[in-house]
Amino acid sequence: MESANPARPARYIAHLDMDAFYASVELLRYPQLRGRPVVVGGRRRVAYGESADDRFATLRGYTGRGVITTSTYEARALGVFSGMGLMKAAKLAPDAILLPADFEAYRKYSRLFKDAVRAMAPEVEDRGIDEIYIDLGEAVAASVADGAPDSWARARALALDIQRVVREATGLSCSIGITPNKLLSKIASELNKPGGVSVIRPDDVHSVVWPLAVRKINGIGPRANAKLEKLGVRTIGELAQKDAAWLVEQFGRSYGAWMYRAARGEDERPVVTWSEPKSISRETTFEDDLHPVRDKARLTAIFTELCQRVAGDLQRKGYSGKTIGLKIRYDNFQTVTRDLTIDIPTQDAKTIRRAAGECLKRVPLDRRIRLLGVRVGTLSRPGVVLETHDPSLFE
DNA sequence: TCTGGGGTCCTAGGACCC
DNA sequence: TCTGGGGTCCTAGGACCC
Repeated sequence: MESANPARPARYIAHLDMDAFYASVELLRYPQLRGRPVVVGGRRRVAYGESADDRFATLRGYTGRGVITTSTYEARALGVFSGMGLMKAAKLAPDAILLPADFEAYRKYSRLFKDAVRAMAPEVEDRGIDEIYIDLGEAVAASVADGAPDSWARARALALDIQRVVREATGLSCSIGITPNKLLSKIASELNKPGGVSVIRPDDVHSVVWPLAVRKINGIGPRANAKLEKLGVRTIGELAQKDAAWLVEQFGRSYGAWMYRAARGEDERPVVTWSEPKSISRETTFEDDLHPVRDKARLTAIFTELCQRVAGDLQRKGYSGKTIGLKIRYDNFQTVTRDLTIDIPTQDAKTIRRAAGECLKRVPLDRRIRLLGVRVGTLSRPGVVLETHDPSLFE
């Protein structure tokens, strides 16, 4: 499968995924837990079962809300994965060690591994705390002098170098996929976890990618997967057999057309090294559902605190926003949102609180509430004069 | 055994303006 | 009094991702 446009140079895009990131950071701190099933999740220390060695809590007898954010490979072998409720996980793996999340530590190691990679290859796109894309085009071109016969072999050698510098900087392992684009690299990095490097050359798409489940495509989630399954489409290869018009009929103009291209491994998105944030939010799920009338005082206090925390985030990061949003999840998990656009962008807690309070008046309060959230969008940087395109100003 | 918290992007309808 | 089409903003919800 050669590039459709011969004028476009070949691309070498890497996707780097840290292995069981949060859990691996915890194992640096508690090396005695290596080899044992460990999960990270839940909230601040609450009373649950102590382990036999009396040092670490186990999942046994865990009650309360919360999900697993990361599990070690030993825990995954017991059927315990990220996103799973902790109470369910406790049934499957009662003796697994449960550690509370320490985001400050994870952010620190995130910075360490990203800085180490950037020192080698500066074209890095952030995809969250434990993932990046890297455009290796320059680095591959620069190593031509090495005299390596095949550019993909050079790319693979670069991936091994990146794994080494990440390990030296953090003590952690990662998996890397290298292909001509982000879509395929994201798939590739998962093929040899943990600690692997996988290369998919353009000609390998049929043999390597098509046998995989459609769910492996980043962008096909649980809903689209279920619908595809009902339509008799299980693998990416089967998806590639469907014609574009049919997919558009089933999934809409934009999504259907995207699926058609994704199944063929086509993706021209560039590696984007920086982008402005679109919104900043804070939300919290209560330990027990709160009643809008009986628990009004507590709800009000939490509501105000969320506004203060969002305002603090805005101020720290240097943004103001003019769309103030409220999010409520009821005890039946139904979620509603309301928002209100104000005239002047703000980063002030009281202003946010007032606007969010207006939003609150527009939501039904006839059920218990499970989650409350506050969001500020349509961000700008205060003090930065925005360019105007109003032609009347120049006539 | 119900499902965290922080995000992005897309769709769709209505208001409003030209 | 009625009828257009296009563009942009606002709002609500939902899919998806890490």
